[in-house]
Amino acid sequence: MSLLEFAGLRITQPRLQIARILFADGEHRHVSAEQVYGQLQMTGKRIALATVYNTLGRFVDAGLLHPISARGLDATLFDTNMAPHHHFLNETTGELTDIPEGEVPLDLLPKPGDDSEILSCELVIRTQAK
Amino acid sequence: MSLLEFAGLRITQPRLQIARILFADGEHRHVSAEQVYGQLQMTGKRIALATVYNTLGRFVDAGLLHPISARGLDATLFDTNMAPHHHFLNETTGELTDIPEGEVPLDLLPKPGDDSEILSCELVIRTQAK
DNA sequence: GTGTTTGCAAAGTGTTTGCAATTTA
DNA sequence: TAAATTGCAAACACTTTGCAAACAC
Repeated sequence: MSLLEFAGLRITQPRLQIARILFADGEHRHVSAEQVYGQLQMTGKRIALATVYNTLGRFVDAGLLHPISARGLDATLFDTNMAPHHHFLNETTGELTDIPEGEVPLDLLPKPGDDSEILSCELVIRTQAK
Repeated sequence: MSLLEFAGLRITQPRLQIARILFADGEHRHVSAEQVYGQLQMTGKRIALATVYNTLGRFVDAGLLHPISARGLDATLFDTNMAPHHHFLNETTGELTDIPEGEVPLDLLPKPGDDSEILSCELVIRTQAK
């Protein structure tokens, strides 16, 4: 069963091509829509940028990707690492790096009001070149 | 000595009006450029939206405001609370709430690579209505 | 066959910029 | 008066949308 089927997504060429770029080797990536689009073009795949955006959005809905946007990032990055984890954002280079789970001692989160519940928590540590 | 002088900013009408909206009562706020613009208009002050953006940007440079942008926020919010603190972001309402300093047990941050140093760290806890 | 997805271009949104006119110090 | 700031409109960059054609199942 393919990843796409598993995620409940119909198998189409654009989705296959994009999934191949994202999940080919099991490595975790942070990619923007533009980057994916660029890689598709380099390999001769003609897929509209709008389709890349839409496809990535559907991958997010389907739980295959995690969107990250933060001040200092020009565009939304899509993270293939779905495990809860946090990020370093290097302000000098714009580079986003995973912080392995467990390295952030965040075991006791404050409680929101009684009428709401915690969905997720995201820590971004901004760094700069020394 | 006025806040603007203190921040090393030349005193101009637009800056005074905007500072008045932001810092009038010493309360902390999260405001967007549009909101400030709206308040200016309500009180008959004719200041261009672009000027509001530019002015808020200069307030940030001068250390009077802290910009916050996160997925789920349509626009950048400017926080008058310059003390290190974190936020709840209610995904249902879009509302951003301060988490008082000390309520997040974040005393041991992971270290970035040797060639970079930590500038700041920002935690956003996403919540939703129960 | 039928409902979904794509491609494309166009619209949308938040934000920045260029430059002449104005204001500040 | 010299330098900084404003206003305005136009430019910008990222992202979404509308709709007809193509495709998956």
